[in-house]
Amino acid sequence: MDKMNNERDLPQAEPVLDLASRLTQDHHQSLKLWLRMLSCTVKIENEVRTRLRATFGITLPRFDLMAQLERFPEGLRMGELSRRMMVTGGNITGITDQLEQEKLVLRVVDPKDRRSYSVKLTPAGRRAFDEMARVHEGWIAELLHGVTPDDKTRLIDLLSHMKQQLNDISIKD
Amino acid sequence: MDKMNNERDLPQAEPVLDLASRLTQDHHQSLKLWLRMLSCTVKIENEVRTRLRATFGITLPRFDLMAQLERFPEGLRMGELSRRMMVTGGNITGITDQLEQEKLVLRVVDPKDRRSYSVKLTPAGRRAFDEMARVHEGWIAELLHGVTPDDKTRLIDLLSHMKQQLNDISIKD
DNA sequence: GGAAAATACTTTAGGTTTAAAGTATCTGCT
DNA sequence: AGCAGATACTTTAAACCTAAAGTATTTTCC
Repeated sequence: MDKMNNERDLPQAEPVLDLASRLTQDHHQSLKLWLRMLSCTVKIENEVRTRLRATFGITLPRFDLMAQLERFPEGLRMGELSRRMMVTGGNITGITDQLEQEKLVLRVVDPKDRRSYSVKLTPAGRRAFDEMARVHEGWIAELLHGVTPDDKTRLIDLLSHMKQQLNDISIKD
Repeated sequence: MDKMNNERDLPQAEPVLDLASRLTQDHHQSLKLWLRMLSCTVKIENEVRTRLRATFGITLPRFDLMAQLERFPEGLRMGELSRRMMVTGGNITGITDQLEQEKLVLRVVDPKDRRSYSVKLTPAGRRAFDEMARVHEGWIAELLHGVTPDDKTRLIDLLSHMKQQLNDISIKD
């Protein structure tokens, strides 16, 4: 009986240690992955920001807001822009103000809800964006030229899954 | 002869069209990858920023600067910090000012070069950072919990390669 | 040695960003 | 009807961030 207990207990000691070590190992792996991804993102973002300014005299956030509007000819509400761009509402107010002053977007009041309104691209805004988007897409392709199409496919799959998991977490809040 | 020419030319027409279509397809794929990665990065960054503020009353850039210093007990120069954090020098000046005021870092003059100096963590800064880093690593692991260890390994490999390729591009500037 | 160029950091102006508080409007409930 | 809470957006204060210009120091090159 004692012998049997010993034989049962000893193997159990291993998994306990192993679990703890696997845990810290996963922590380090996660951190490494995060820093790697952050580094790539910042690098591309900086390059795009610089080129947008140099080539079109526009800032990255303004370009991003216009990019959101481009897919919605009927316009988007401020809250929807805030959610999609993952920035605060106050921020959207500021960027929209700037773009409106440049006559690139328009605030359209909603007769149904006087608290709200839609933001739309003006014809000039749409023309300007189409040109910028074309060039922008070329830049991204250029910057990612060193990644093979197969690796791109793999990355898209893996990151889509990560994005889904991240969304699931925030629902729990 | 004419026949042979026809037979030679016709197959050539295909690759030309195919090349162009492969090109725009790669453009779209690159853009999709970029947007996917950006989305994941912003999501994690926002979560970490909020938690750092709520838990430790510190901003993300200050935490990031301290994280750079942690690995260099002898300190880092401003230019080195700027390069590592991929932000402008003026930005580093501001963040360092704030951290110095909070007595978390220290500017140490370099007798060899009076234009320059090193920034170091103070003992209090190191104590504060060690605690924060431990918790921070746990957050990252928590946020990436939905990604399997194997997928993490794959992502680290793919992103390391991407980072390398991005570095190669900027050398050409 | 000394001027010119390079380097290291700071300052400035303008724009972006957040968190928190504020304003106006709408919805649900009694 | 009318009040309480929710919703949609704006404002405010403080911090971050970039690009460009400025200051001080060092290096290079003659």
